[in-house]
Amino acid sequence: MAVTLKEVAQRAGVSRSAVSRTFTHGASVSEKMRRRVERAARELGYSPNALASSLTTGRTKLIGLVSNNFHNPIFLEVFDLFTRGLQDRGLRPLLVNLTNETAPENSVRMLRQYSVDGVVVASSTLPPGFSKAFRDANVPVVHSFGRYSSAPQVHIVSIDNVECGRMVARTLVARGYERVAFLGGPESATSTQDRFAGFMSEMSLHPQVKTTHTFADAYSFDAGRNEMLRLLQSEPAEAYFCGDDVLSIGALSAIESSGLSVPDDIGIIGLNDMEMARWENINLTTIHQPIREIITSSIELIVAMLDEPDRYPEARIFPSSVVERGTLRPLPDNAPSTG
Amino acid sequence: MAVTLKEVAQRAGVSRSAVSRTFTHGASVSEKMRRRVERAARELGYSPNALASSLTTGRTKLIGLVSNNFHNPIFLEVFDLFTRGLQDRGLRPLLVNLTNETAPENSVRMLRQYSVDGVVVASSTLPPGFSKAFRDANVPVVHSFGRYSSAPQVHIVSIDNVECGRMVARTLVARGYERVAFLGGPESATSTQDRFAGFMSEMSLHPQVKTTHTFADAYSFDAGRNEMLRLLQSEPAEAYFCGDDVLSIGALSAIESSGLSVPDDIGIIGLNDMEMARWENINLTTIHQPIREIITSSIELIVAMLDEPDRYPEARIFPSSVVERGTLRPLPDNAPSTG
DNA sequence: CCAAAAATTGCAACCGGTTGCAATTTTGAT
DNA sequence: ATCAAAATTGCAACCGGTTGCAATTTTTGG
Repeated sequence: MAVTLKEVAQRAGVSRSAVSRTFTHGASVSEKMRRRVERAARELGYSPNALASSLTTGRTKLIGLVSNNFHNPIFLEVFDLFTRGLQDRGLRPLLVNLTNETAPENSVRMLRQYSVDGVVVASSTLPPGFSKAFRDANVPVVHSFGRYSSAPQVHIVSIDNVECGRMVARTLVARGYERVAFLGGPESATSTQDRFAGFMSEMSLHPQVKTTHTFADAYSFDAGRNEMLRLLQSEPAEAYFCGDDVLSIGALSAIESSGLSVPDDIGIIGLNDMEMARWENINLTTIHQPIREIITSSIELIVAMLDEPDRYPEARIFPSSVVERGTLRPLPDNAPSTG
Repeated sequence: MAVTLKEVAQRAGVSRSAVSRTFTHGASVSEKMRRRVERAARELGYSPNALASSLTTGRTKLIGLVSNNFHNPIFLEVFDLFTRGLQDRGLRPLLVNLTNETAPENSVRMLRQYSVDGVVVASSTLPPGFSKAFRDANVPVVHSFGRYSSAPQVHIVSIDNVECGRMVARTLVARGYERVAFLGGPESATSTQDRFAGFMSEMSLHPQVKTTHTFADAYSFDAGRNEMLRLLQSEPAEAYFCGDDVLSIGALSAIESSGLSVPDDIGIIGLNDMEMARWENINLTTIHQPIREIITSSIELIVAMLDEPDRYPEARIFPSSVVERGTLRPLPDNAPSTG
């Protein structure tokens, strides 16, 4: 169906190698030959078959983009940035949706069958073993938004979720809250575990502040709303650290429909700083996660691994910061406001 | 690096064809041979190279998933459904982000180089010529969420945006609004054009109702909010048909921060019925677009085209319907409520 | 038990490219 | 003009599979 190299060679009256070489960067071809071949190619509408060439070169320029997070709006931005970043470098994202998938082997096998040059795992709700499965299969892998580890087995590009938890704790304490709570995402997510651990460890330095915790089923609006509705039935805390912005928005909705007001009755702080957090009618105080930087760095890393597959695994951790908006009470007068 | 068919053949002491056949569905192999080969394959950890086989079979099972819509949260759901639907049928989505891309040829060339079996174009903001470029290049294409046409040049799976516009017009008239307006998305989007045309044509049957219109820069929260803020400075209409839910939410935010209330002072109706529209603190009256059905049908269609590439182009149009929530005044007493 | 039909297997060519090597041509310095 | 070095080109083998065909083996039916 499609025009092949052979036909171009015939038309131009040259060998197949000559045609191949004009389309291979850095190969030895004279100007005259190049023009001749290019003309024939143009006339025939030829463009080389990337898959056939991958057979000998061993490079497909295919990158597996693996995620199980197709419900948190922040991941639309993640996919946007990843796909554009990869495309800009001539790489092609093969998207793998891991939702409901428990066996990493299947995805690993599939991606190997397609000879992907590398894999980016973008999710915080997958166990670290998942990305390791790719490494074990000897395919270069970067785990973006994964769990920080001081002895990483695969490349990690992420934030320090433990530190985020601490940061929130300090923020709430500084504002004088005396009963605070953690409203986390699914307890199985490493991000939830780490944020929780950091939060609790910092709060333990302030024993006068009563600290409680609870977990929602998912990082979703409904989960946040339902959990908060439940909490409002007994004695709620003064401020909640929600494990994620979507959870926060669900919680806000529950509070408002109970006739209470934010931040006067209850304070909320989220995590992610998704686009929506800026929206006037949400205006969520939250922790900014530097998505753009994480993704840029992840792409640089996977590109580097193409040339150096056995590169020693590293963890790249980007700093997060509090974004003051309207869902926490302001700092008391004796402290300088950061808003 | 990876184990090849040849090595398996050697280990099993059989011909390469025998190995190939045990991994090819429907090929002729005896039970004995199969077991022998499978054992060797297992011991070596072999799995066939999908790209190499595509060379002879002419099938890659790769499907280009092309979109330029990476900012509207509804598209996260679209990607989720598409990727899972394709995976379930053994197809692999090669994601192409067309944001800022004006020349279709580039994407067409790229996807042909990777020998995709078909292409799904998922967007309402691309000109019809874009999907036609794939057809012209002889690659099976389905345009999901594209413009309805009675003489389609490519397969379309979509809603009837003109009819949606009419439906909204009837809805607003039935509720007794006397000054209504269309607050559209980008004027260049065919979906905007069609919704606008339908809305205006139906409104022209009710000359006593004052009808105006305006367009936002994008299908985004900020665009909707800014446009509505501008509108509020002169005399606003009683009800707005926003071209999309995200625009609606932006408009809602503008109205609320101006101290006006919805639906008492101003009514809003959106289009899409995205997940967020259901959220308690948004509770948007909107037109439901049957995304799930559109995607299922698109996948069925592209699968059918794999066997029948020259299938005659058809348009599959799914019905939309009004979802009553809280942003329009109720129907007057003399009409039955649908809410 | 035998012949004919059906099933199985291997050979070798092919899919659409790439690349090492040797032959040929061009270049450049004398 | 001469010759060595450098650049260009084609041949042929190869990448990892598939498949038509013919040879061989097994099955079936009488």
